[in-house]
Amino acid sequence: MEGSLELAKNTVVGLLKAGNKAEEHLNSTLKAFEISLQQFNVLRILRGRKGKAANLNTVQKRMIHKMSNTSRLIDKLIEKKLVERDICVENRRKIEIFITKKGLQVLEDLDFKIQKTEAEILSPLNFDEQKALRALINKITLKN
Amino acid sequence: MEGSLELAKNTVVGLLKAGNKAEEHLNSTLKAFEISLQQFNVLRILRGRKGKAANLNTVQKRMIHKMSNTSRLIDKLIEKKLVERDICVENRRKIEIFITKKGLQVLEDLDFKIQKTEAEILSPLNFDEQKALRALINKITLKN
DNA sequence: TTATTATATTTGTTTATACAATATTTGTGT
DNA sequence: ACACAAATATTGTATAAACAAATATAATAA
Repeated sequence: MEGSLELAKNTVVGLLKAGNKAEEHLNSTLKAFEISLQQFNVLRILRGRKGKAANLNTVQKRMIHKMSNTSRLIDKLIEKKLVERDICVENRRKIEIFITKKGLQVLEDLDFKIQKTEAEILSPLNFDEQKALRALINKITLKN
Repeated sequence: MEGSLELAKNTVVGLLKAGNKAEEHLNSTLKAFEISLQQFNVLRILRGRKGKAANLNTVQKRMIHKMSNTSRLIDKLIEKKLVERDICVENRRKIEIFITKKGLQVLEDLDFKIQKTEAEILSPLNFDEQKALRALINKITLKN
C-alpha cells in the first residue's frame, strides 16, 4: 500500500508544478499585451467591483501572490492608465483604486484569449473532472 | 447551469492560488535553513539519483519553475557545499551535478519538517481526496 | 491634550526570475 | 578538413518578488 507521506509529497510537488505551468502559459498569452499575470488579476478584481472602488488591502487579499508590493504593481497600472488611485476621504490612510475605461477595454480585448488559454490548461480534464478539481483545490485554499 | 468558461476560470485561478499558498508555506519552513524551495527541490532531485550524476538539462526538466537560471541556482548550492559540479568527459558541453554528503545531511534534517508542512498544506483533504487531487493534477501536468 | 498603539500604505534593499544574447562543444553534410 | 547547424551551458540585463523598515493617519487611553 502506498505511504501517505509519499502521496502527500507527490501531490504537493504536482500542485506546484501545475500551478507554475498554468502561470507560464497565462504569462505567455499576456506578454503580447505587456501586462503581467498579477497585473491582469488585479484588473479583473477591479472589474468585478463594477465601478465601486477597492482599497489596496482588499485587492491584496485577493491576489494570487501575497507579496507586499501591491503599491508598486498599482503604480505600473497607473502609468499605463489602466487604473486610477485616490486617497479615501473618510480615512486618509486608505486609498481607493478604480479601473479606467482603458483598463476595461484591455480586459475585453484579453477575455477571449485568456479563456482559450484557460481551456488549454485544463484541456486534459472533462467538465466533471474540472469541477472535482476545483472543489478539492477550494478546500485547500479556503482553509484558515 | 454553470458556464464552463466560468468553471475553467475559477479552477485556474484556484490552481494558481493553491500553488502559491503551498509555495509560501514551504518557503517559510525552508527559510530557517537559508535554502529556497527551488534549491531544495534540486537537492531532492539529486538525492533521487542515488549517487548518479545528473546533468543540468535533466535537472532543469524536473524543476518546478522552468526558468533558465539553473546555472546560477547550482552556483548557490555549490557555494554552500551542498552539491558539486564536474564537466562531463564524454560530452564536454554537459556538466554533471552531484549531491554532497553535506547536502544529503541537510535533506535529512529537513525531511521531517517538510513532511509536516506538506501534511499541513493538504490537511483539509483525506487520503482518498489527496489521491484524487494528485490524479487530476497529473493529468494536467503530464500532457504534452 | 499628549502618548501610545493600531491600521494602511509606501519605500528601500536584497535576491530571484524571465528572457535574450553569448560562448563552447559536438554533430553533420559537402 | 571545413563550414554550418544543433546542443548545452553560462552570462547580461531588466523586471518582479520577498521581506523589513519607514511613513502617515486614525483610534484609544492616560
